[in-house]
Amino acid sequence: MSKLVPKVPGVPGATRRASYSASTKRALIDVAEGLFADHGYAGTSLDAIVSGARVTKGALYHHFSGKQALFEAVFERVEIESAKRIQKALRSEKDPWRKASLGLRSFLAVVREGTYRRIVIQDGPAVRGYERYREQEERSTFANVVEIVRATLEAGAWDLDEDMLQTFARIFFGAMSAAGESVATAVDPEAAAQRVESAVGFLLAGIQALVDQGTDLETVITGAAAPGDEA
Amino acid sequence: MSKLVPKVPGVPGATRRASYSASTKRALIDVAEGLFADHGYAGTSLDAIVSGARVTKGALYHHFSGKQALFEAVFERVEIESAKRIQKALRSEKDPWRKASLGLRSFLAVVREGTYRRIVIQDGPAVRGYERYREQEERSTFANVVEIVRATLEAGAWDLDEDMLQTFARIFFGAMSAAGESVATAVDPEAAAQRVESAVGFLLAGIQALVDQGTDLETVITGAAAPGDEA
DNA sequence: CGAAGTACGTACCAGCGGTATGTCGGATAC
DNA sequence: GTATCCGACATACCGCTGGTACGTACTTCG
Repeated sequence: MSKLVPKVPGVPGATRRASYSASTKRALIDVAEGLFADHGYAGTSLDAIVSGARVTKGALYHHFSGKQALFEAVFERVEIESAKRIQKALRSEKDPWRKASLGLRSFLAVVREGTYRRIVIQDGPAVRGYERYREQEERSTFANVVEIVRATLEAGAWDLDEDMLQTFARIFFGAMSAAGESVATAVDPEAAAQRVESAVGFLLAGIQALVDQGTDLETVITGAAAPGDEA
Repeated sequence: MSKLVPKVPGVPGATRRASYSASTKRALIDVAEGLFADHGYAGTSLDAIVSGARVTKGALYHHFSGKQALFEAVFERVEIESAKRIQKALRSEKDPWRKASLGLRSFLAVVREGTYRRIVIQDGPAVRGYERYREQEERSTFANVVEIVRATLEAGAWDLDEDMLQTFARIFFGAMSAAGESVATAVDPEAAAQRVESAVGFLLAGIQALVDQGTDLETVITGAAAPGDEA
């Protein structure tokens, strides 16, 4: 692959066709992301997408196997992009507890923008199955949470098994998602975000308190989990 | 059955027509609930519903304004029914901490049955808006969580404002929903449920520890929420 | 230059949610 | 009893949507 015309200036190693192809594919994803974010999956027609991208359904079905496949491409990109943003913010902190707090704040910022909320949190589980939804989350945003939880809990010199760590991460992730939606739809998002940070911070402080006083997991694993235990 | 009078035996004050009407309406909701739970909202056609209920679309559109309205009726019933079950289980306990644990267990039991999971958690937010979703949750399942959180935190002799309490409840509710889904789809649901109970129990124990040592909210509301605070 | 294949455009279809209209039987007034 | 009315459906139909089959022009390669 070389010579004469096929090369494109900016993109080495790519032919014109490949470049054009990539361009239209990207245009489709771009337009779809906007429409999905604004009107939801069901509220967005393929006609609207292809018209927005100034192509036809033939082009769409050449690049994607269908509407759902296009949504998955959009979903994946939004997910990865958001995870990157959060991860980037996390690098500035080293202390695990502060890192957790910072991660929460970054997440709330991402969620408040709407695209992630609508595409990933709201439509994601319904359009894909929960399994596929989870599968993707597992290696992006959720992975960040796992990392933070691991660092935080290991700071307490604990060694809990992987399943338990995943459970903690799931719980925190769910809490953050729900909190994110409530923050985004609150009348005063700033104040709501502040409250969420306080509440989560309080939970973390509680864990830290247990760590400090040397309580370990087995103590509360009785099942009843009643700290004021009588019997 | 009996006479040629309009009255129906079991239902005093109701005419035959009203009785028949209520019956078909209920049949529609029943069938729709099953199909929505099995194949999701988008995967269920009105033809399948009316065929299952042995009526026609005319009947459906006589009772409901459309597919979404029918879904909302199903959603509401599932929601209320589930909330009732949980609330019933809660009556047996008085101690707020044990009540919290018991509530969690009941919730996990409900979620594992699938109908609530699919209709309320998965399709609910996508089909209705988040606003409408929240609106309904606000006065059923979520209300239970609020009540428990209130009782639990008040047991610590705190007086946190209503907004903060709602925030805590949101966080716990989100955590429970996510945990519920992960439990339901786990390879070993029993073990997964156990882990969730342990993890949540641990968080509760953390709160209790803070309460015991007299820490109040303001102490951690600094924003950083870093218990090992240095600066 | 010609063969081949990619990257689309065009035309079309089945199924879906939704609507307009017809119809029949129970309820009601006399 | 019977005339009338109206609620509770059934039937037929429509526009739109996702999806498919097929045609075609432009590139790329030999």
